[in-house]
Amino acid sequence: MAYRSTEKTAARSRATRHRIAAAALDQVAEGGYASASVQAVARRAGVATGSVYRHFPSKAELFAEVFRTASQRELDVVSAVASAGQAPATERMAAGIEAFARRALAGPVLAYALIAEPVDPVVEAERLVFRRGYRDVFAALLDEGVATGEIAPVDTRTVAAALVGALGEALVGPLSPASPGRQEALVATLVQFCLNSIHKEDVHVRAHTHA
Amino acid sequence: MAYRSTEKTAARSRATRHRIAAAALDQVAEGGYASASVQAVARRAGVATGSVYRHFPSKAELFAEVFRTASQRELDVVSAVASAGQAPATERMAAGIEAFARRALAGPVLAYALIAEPVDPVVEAERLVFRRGYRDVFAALLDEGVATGEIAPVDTRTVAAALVGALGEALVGPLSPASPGRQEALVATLVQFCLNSIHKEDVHVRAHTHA
DNA sequence: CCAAGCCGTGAATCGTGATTCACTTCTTGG
DNA sequence: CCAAGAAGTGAATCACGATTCACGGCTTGG
Repeated sequence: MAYRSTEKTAARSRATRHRIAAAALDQVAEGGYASASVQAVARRAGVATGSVYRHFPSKAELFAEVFRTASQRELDVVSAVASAGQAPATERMAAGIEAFARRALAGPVLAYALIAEPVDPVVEAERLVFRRGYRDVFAALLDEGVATGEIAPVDTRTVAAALVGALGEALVGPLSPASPGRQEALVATLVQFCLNSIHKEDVHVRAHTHA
Repeated sequence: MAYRSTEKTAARSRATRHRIAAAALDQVAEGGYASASVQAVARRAGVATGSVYRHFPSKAELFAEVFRTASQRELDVVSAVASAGQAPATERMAAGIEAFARRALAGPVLAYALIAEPVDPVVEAERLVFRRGYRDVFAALLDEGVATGEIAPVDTRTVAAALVGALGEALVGPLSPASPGRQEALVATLVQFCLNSIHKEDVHVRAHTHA
């Protein structure tokens, strides 16, 4: 025999793989998924297009992993903020929402890609997992708030989903790179919106029309 | 000379054009945009693929028109419901939201396509117009409510956008074909959620963390 | 230094679905 | 009925980007 993979080669291989993934993330953060062709990623990583396939079975798998990692990082932050301290659920909710909003505004192109940009179905599936993750974090807080009587009983799953949708739309929909001052106002508006929506006492309305 | 287009031929042409557009809408309503290849549309309309191009310059233009028409119909309904009667803005808001939700649940595949499915950029642009349309309808109601003191002053544009996002996510996100009974509950939850979010008195929270 | 065989390369290939176009069929006014 | 030309046809073409692969070049253990 002659060649056997050793720790050194494995490390090199891991490093290259990591470089490719990092390049893919950079590309998405800079120009969105639409700009992230395999060639563009390879160029950015300093390898040939074919080399991408030495480390990932397909473009879909590469980006599934990239999205998974990036989304996990975001979710971890929100999750950590939302479960830190002894404050009432409502307050931790506000903190989580604020963290979500600030991070989205800090990297709008990446946020758009992670939340709303059209992507390959395989990547979309990955995205869904994390969307559910956010929903579940919020739903857990809502359950807690309902249990302690902080907020009125509701279908927490649905409300949490609505909150995720509201944040996503308001943050990545306009895509307007609002000035820092405006961003503060936007964050404040959204936090207030979300808190209102889970108010303790339900708002009453006299009648519903049926369409 | 010999041939001159006449009223009869023009009518026939218009009819075919309409048939193609209708087939395209049917296809989207049945299998989503992803299923709507030009060939599939042509087959459904009973014409050859090439004929589609006699009536529309491109697939993108065809679907831009289809989306425009379908979205306008939806927007008109919500808009009409929201501006009918003398009820306070809040109540008309509830009625509009309810109409939106019911219609989305009645045609989930079409709703998904109109709201969230990945589509061609040209079609996406059309979709954005109507998304703004919904936002503006809600924003106008909010402005009215703020003016009459029904609700607390807010950035109505942003709040309206958040409402649109919340409804979209909660209605087309799960895609779960909830049983009719569940649908009623879902509609009720969403209406309540939206009304809460625009409550007259803001909910207070003691502190914000800064991420 | 050598043979074995992994690693990297990037031009060629492939798959998919929109778009074209040479041809046929239909309408029209004379 | 005829010539002019519009409308309809659908197989062939094209565009585009992912994926492959035959070819060096490098590493490794002996």
